[in-house]
Amino acid sequence: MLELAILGLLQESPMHGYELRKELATKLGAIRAAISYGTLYPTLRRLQAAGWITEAGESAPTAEEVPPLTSRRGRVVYKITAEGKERFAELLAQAGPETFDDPGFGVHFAFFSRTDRATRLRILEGRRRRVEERREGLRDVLGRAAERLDAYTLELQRHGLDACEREVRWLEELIANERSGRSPRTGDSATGHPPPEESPGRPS
Amino acid sequence: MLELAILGLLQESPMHGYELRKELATKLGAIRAAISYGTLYPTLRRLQAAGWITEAGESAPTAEEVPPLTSRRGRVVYKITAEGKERFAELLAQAGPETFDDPGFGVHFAFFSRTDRATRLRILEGRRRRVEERREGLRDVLGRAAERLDAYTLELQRHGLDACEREVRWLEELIANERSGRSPRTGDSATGHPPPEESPGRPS
DNA sequence: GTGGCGATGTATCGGGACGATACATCGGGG
DNA sequence: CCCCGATGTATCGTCCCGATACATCGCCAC
Repeated sequence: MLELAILGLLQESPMHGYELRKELATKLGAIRAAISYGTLYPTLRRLQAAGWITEAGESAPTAEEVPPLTSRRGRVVYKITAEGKERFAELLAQAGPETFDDPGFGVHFAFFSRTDRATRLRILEGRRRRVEERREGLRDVLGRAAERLDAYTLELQRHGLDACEREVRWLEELIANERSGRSPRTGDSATGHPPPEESPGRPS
Repeated sequence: MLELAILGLLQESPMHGYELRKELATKLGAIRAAISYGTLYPTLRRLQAAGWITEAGESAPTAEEVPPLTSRRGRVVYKITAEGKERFAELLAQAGPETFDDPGFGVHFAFFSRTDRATRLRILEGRRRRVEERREGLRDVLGRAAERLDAYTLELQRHGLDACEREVRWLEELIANERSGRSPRTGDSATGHPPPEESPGRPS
């Protein structure tokens, strides 16, 4: 999940842990608050062990000149490897998880500018299916088990149902935009665009 | 987190694991999909070890008549203990977690009919504060770092921001209702209610 | 000038929750 | 008669989290 995110960010430029966490927070701010160090550092080690990333000694190029008494622990800069790029592409291509709550969809979406249109559509439709399923489940409960539940629980279900309906509409709009070859966020604030651009900006 | 949920459900009536999972799914359907058995059974054992719940042998009252060759493993019914009820009240009273993503708020909210008004207000306002913080963070990113991000990432942030604004409004409404002593979900769909009822239904 | 303090930076630990998997019973339909 | 889906309990490896510890650096107040 954040294996994908780390690989994606390191694809743009080499970084050290602290920096990575900050970039992660702005890139995925809509998905999760901020990645914990208790997650980040073990994951970095795991990725390094798998060969997807390597340490790129940046500061202090002459290692011996550092006074050994203080056991100076400088920043560790990581960069992605060729195998890491392959792995990233592989993770990008495969569909998100089957569960609703999993933030995997959001991470995938955040890297959509690096994904081909067919995969984008597949992932968007998969997400829509899962949200629709949850929506139906909530409607069932509100319809059939309403009298067994108290006012607060019902209110919670209504709010959840509302969020589901809203997300489905959002996804519908995105899917429609994909199908007609537009970038996201075209078609509301201005309704008479000529075909604006092909596939949103490729950075790096 | 689901320690609270399990205690709350067993407070209503004794249940076995499978049943508990189903009830959990309808009660918390708006929060999380369905609790995993890999979570449920260890948690039940943990609660039992702590003394909050006990096994209540329900079916097969004469244990010896069961053929021992098949090592019959019947359903295990759990019931809450007196200490468990105390623990439940303690968990109910303390505010939810400080992080935004944590589903703890939803679980608390689902048991609001067992919480006094002061605690309800405290928890609702705490949640509002955290959602507002996240909202501000997203606004900052959309304002300051917009040009560094691609179209899809920006769209994700906008959707997240929208969800935050919507939840804040929802919370405002709930808080206003609490302050004026109404149940939730009064004040839209019908605007001329006489003071309907005091504190929503106490089940069980 | 020095002393604290917040930002930067790396790291570990225990625990909670997950999906996958295994296995057993039971009722009903092909 | 047999298989299949619902019911039911349970474990395992893995991911991710919050709390915590510790070290360095620049800056501002006293």
